[in-house]
Amino acid sequence: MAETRWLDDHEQRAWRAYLRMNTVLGAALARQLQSESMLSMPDFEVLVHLTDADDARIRVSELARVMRWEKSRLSHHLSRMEKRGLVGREECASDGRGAFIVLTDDGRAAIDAAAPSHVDAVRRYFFDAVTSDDVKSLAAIADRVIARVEATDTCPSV
Amino acid sequence: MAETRWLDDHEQRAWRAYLRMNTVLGAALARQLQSESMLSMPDFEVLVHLTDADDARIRVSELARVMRWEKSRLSHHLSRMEKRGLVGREECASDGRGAFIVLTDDGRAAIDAAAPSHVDAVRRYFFDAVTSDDVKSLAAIADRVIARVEATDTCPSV
DNA sequence: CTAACCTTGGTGACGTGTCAACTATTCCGG
DNA sequence: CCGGAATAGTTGACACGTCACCAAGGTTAG
Repeated sequence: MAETRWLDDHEQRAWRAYLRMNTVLGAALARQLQSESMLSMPDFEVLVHLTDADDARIRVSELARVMRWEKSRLSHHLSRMEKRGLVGREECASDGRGAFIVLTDDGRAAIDAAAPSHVDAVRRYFFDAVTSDDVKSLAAIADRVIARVEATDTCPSV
Repeated sequence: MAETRWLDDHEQRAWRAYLRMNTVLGAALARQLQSESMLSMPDFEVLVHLTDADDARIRVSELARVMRWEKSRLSHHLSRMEKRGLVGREECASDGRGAFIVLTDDGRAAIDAAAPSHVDAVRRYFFDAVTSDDVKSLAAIADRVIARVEATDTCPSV
């Protein structure tokens, strides 16, 4: 690794601002969701994907695939959500190894109650603070960075 | 909460891209740091701030303040780092409650070894993927979002 | 001086995330 | 049909973060 190219002042400042935005924005959204709906952000994501599924039921592996979560992480998280009554597990008739995750009535109620105020918070904290050109820029930046990371990093197919 | 203003397609796409960039970029940088230096990102942050401090020693509360970490989080993390020999704890003569955190030789060696390749990874994964205008845009976006969140959210002084 | 209060820092419990190892089932070549 | 490989999903150990609480030392009003 010859001659590290350190970050210049502009880069340093941008990088720190980006990291800090992640921190404070994530924390603010998590707090809002938690306090109004008793859901964490991961809970919310799982419920969203479950709502999207036909008949509000989905195989664990399929859920892991669309969420891009490790199966282990998903399994742990589903266990916790099941304990709280947000989702249920059902056996799969056609594959003895498989399991379906189903949205319970409580889970449905939770996501219905949480979604509007969560979107509102995203708008208040993020979209209301930036211009529509900013939104375009950010999408472009994110797309390029994602492509770069996924091209360079291992596991290109996940 | 009257009439939720849902995200339109552009916003939806930008928001998802932003979230995904956070995920993959954070994961890639964490993996790189871990595999080359046996340090986590939080480890790295702590060591950076410790290196910045006069005499590589700093009071716990001061460290928490500059890092904007909860004292509890910092205390837990320092315990783990101390167990690995990266930092040490010393009593404070002038305040019986206080404690100094000191950078050990191992800690110094770890950060010295980690920093160049970490910066390199930030460059490869992020700065090489975007233009210098993008960097300006992102800094501006982040500054505005941070200001917005901190103005709206509780705990303005943290 | 001393009682109320504040500050410093740590602890335990619990939710979350990753890794490696495991069980049970299905698939597939012979 | 059988035995090994692949797949589905779970589990346990451990790192990380937050919350609520606590212990011990300082600070200050009376």
